[in-house]
Amino acid sequence: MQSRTPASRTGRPRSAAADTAILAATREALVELGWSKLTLGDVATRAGVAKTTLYRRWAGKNELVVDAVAELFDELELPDRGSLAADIEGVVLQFAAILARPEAKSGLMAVVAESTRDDALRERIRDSIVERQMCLVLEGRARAQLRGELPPEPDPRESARTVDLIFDMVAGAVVHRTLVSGKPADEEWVRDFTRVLLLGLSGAAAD
Amino acid sequence: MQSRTPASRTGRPRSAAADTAILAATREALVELGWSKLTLGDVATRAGVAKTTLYRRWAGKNELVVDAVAELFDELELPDRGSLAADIEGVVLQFAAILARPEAKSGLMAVVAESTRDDALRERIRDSIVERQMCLVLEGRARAQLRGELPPEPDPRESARTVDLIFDMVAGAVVHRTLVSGKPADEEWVRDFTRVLLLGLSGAAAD
DNA sequence: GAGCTTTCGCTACGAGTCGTAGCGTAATAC
DNA sequence: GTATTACGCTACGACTCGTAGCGAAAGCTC
Repeated sequence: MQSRTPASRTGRPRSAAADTAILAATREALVELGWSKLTLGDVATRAGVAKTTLYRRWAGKNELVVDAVAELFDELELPDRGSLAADIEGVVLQFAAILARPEAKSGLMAVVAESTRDDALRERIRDSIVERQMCLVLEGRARAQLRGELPPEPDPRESARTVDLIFDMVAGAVVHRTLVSGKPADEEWVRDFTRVLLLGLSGAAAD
Repeated sequence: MQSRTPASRTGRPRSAAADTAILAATREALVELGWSKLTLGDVATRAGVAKTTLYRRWAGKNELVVDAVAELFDELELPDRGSLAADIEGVVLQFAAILARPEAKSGLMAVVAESTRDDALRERIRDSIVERQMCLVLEGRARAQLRGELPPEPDPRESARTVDLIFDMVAGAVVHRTLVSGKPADEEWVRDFTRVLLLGLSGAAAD
């Protein structure tokens, strides 16, 4: 997860329990202290490991928090709810529930801010968080096309553009609602949002 | 701006030049160092003022960066471009141009992350940044209703809900596109986005 | 078991930043 | 002139950082 295993077959293996303890301690510290006041020494104490162990596994605070927050998004799923509208509403509510947690709020935005000046960090975020969400968009779209709710797009370039647009609109709206506006993305809001988005998409696909 | 002037009529007044120098130095440091490596001592040196002067005016790094970033959004305007679509495209492009600057990217997201654990900071961000953008949404909507492009909404509660939704969709999509996806919100993207949004809004208002 | 390899916990360290206090000086209002 | 406030400067203890070195522990191979 955090560092490549360079084919080290011999020697004492790294404690997997330490990994989970460290990541859980990181989330706990994020809740209590927030990003700026979180220190690696404190995380090590909470996890019951030595500070040096942390530095042996992660390059720094950024990488550690990315991994700790990424685990929160593992629970994202997209079960078939029968219609595109229901699928969107379901996954948006899941996404909103994750973002409602304090460790996600402060942690996620902070690492995104740092990633604007660190290409490696940006790539790490993309691989462990963004990519997974993008797959959900692709899955939901393919499902809707099978149902006939969305027309098939033959041009791969335009298709990619549409997927990117949908992704930014969905994830961006939920994030902005939760973090900037500071209001809950509850069922009422999600219903309104899904309605506008679907009408826009079907209308744009009409011509 | 940063601290209330408690009716202090006598004594040496605060240097206004120092204010602008400090805020400019803060943005410069944001570009070169990013949020996490930015130190108040460094900003003071760049601005040519003593470190103590900084602490006399701002409570800390968060408040300073909010003020420094807020000035970037002063240039947001909403000239009448003749149609709702043109108005939206214009202001979104302006917004995207601001967010493309490195000082806005790293600074804005960082203070938003911090604001999740600091109510006073959240209020400060709302007053100096978010509120101004919200006014643009209201202005554009009123103009579109005069043109007949959007129906008037009599119910004030539902009207407020719609405005909030539009605001989160517009600002959220641009921010997510620029900062998370890491792709430019160029004219092509803005055109696609505006099309979907407008179709969704007019469709949602139809019934 | 013996021996090798890697990880772990612990301690200590210099370097850097924080936010504040104290002082003398500069600039304005009355 | 005098009062009042802001300013620049220095110094300070407290804290965090990231690293180095050490002995002990845990696993693999033979």
